[in-house]
Amino acid sequence: MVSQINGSVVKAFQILQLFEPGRPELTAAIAAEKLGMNMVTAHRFLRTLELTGAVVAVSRGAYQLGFTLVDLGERAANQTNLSNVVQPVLEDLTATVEESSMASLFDGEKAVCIARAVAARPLFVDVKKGSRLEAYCTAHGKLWLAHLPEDQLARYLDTVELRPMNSSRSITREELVEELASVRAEGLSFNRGEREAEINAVAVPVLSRSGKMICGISVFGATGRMTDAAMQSFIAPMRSAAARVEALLYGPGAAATSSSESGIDT
Amino acid sequence: MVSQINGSVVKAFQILQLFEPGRPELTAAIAAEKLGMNMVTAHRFLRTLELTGAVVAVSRGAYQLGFTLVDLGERAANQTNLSNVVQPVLEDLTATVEESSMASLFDGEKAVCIARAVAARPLFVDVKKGSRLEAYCTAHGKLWLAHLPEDQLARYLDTVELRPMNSSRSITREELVEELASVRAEGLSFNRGEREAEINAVAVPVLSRSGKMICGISVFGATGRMTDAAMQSFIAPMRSAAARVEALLYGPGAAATSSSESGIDT
DNA sequence: CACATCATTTCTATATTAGAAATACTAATT
DNA sequence: AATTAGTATTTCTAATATAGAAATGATGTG
Repeated sequence: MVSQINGSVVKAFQILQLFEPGRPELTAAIAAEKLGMNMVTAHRFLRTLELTGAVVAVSRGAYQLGFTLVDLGERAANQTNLSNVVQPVLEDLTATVEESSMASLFDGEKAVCIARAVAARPLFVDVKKGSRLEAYCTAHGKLWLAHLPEDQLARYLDTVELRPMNSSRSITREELVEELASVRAEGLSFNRGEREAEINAVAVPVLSRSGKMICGISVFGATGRMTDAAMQSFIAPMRSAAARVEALLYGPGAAATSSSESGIDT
Repeated sequence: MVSQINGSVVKAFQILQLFEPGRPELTAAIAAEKLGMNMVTAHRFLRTLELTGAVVAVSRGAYQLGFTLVDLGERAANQTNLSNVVQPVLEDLTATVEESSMASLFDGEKAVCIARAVAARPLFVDVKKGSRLEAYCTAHGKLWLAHLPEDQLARYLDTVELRPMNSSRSITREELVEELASVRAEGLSFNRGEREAEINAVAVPVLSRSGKMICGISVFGATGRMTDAAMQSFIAPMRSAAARVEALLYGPGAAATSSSESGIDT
């Protein structure tokens, strides 16, 4: 045995994971059924979780996720230095594809660079940690826009001015919306000289277990080398880089929330 | 005994609570010392929490909060219908002070009304659920601005135009900043006819365990009745309303994160 | 290089938990 | 309004899972 695992704690988290979108409330009966445990046991777990503040009773026997988890989640988000997590992954990625790479967050308007790895080949791009990239004309930006809730996207489109960043022709709102649909569908976005004439880029998202976009990862370089074929060939290593970041954030044992029967027994 | 409490789960959450601001990483030794448990036990809890994804190992024996908690926190935040939680509290508050009350969130620019209770006395204010109130000239807005991180406040002040909403004279940026400092210090803000000439308001924040502002609660009414003395007398019931909301969000047992020795020792 | 510190494993006694059965609520149906 | 059905909740007890002592392994320091 590697290390004695505390079954109660595991079960407690299994119960918390039952609060999926679409099931805001949980009762002992449902938890017991879903996890194959006795209802008495499920009830006791819910009571214990209530004591810790992880769930809150909303009516007799019905529980909701509690704000203690919101607090913990925020602490986790703040303490996780995403830059540091992503940095080594970017370096490996750049070593593999032999082009520069970077990672981004979104500030509501632009994509913000949080880490980057420069390829051996010199490149004249001024992007560094903290740089804010126009959203509508960058691979990162389009990825973020594609993952935005409808209303927020509409608000963005209402306020942004889609002017061409270089000599290339400007994009219309309709064209952008259409492109974002396919970006969302494929989980992949491109930038073909839209921000800087001589720079192409591909970007993929790092996703949370629930499908929310955590950060973007891109590979970019001179248009001469970053042909469509080259970019296509980068996709696989980029996806695995994204998967590595996800693993670093969530830990090893945390398999996807498959729910249904159970998973761990004894 | 009310209900058998699962000690392991309680301990697991005690460990998670040890990740306070300033302590991003935790080791078995520290957890054991802080909670008065055996190091072996602490180690096993950390391993179990790692399995659930609640913490992630960053180096031998050192753990950080994991992204599973970020996900859970988001679910908790989304599933908690703050409006419904606050509504009954507002109604009680309004019944007590005999003036209208409302609760707000902040969308980055304005205070958004999420619930309200109208007093028996008729009032000609057009605020309803969803209404967005200018921040710099309302009690709610100023409360939110006062709780904003410095950089975000600076950005707000750079973009907003501080024009008077009615015949009253306009406020300067300096005056506003000064007022916000005292709002923050007192956890209390006023609006004396700044948005609508004949309406005064007082607002207090609902805070998270870690001090983050969750929502604002205000009482407002015609200037004739809402004298300074009256508003002062409303503060106590407003504070207790805020405390009630906090209790509803966090549950009963979740005492403030006092840390130090322990708390539960069966 | 040896020591000290801390992480990790092994082993076992015992405290804790899981479940059966009984009891208390609550709500739906007639 | 009364009966019933379906859950929630409590009580009690056996057996399991956990806590801790001691041993071992890793890591970094004087």
